[in-house]
Amino acid sequence: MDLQLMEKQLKAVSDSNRLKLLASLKNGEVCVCDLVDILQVSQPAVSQQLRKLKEANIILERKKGTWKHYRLNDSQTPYIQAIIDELAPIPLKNCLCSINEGEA
Amino acid sequence: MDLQLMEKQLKAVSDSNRLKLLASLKNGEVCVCDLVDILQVSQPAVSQQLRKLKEANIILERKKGTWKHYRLNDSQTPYIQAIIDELAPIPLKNCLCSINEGEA
DNA sequence: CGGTTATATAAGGTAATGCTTATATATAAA
DNA sequence: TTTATATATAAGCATTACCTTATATAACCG
Repeated sequence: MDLQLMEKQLKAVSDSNRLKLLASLKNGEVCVCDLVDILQVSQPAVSQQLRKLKEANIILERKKGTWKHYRLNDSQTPYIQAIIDELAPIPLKNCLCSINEGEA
Repeated sequence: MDLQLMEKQLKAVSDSNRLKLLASLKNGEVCVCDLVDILQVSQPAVSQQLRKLKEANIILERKKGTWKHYRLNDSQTPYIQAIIDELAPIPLKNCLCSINEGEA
């Protein structure tokens, strides 16, 4: 049990905007452009919050051309997983970045 | 799923001193005097942090003469319970307040 | 190459957090 | 009632957090 890590992860999720980001990722990978819409804050604000979640190892990023896709890390600490489980997924309107994908 | 409540509770636990307080309560009720020893901060600081945990409904208090005993709420939201489960209990030296108790 | 788009970083301001010391409250004890 | 003890509240300060606007980076497109 690493108290430092635990504190860092909990700080990362103890903000309603970042919880909404996690809720938006529950249905899969999302690009930043979608998330700006949801949070109703500026693009840099979203970028900074995503970084905080990434630094806490809660989300992962994947570069796709000009876009960056973010997704939940699939191996979470149990307490972070419990938090994610509690969140109701937030639906997104598909933005351009999700078109022209591998259609997997 | 109440995002407001969730944020409040997560803010309450996203601090290493308050996590230590929770870890100290895992073995049962404790009075404030013990907790000051553990955190190595002033008594008012401990009092303020306990209040934050109490306002988030994570801990409960019981008055016993001049002392006040704090304990974990036994019905936690699942994500707070998961956090508590992760914490290694912190042992306390018994202070005066635990003597002269019901010896239950 | 130059322009456009998606995202990140930098800088700065305001608000929130967590500590401290000083003081208030409440109970107990003399 | 006076004094002592346990805890809470108030006020002030330093640090952190989160937003904004401005700018940088990187990929794509003509």
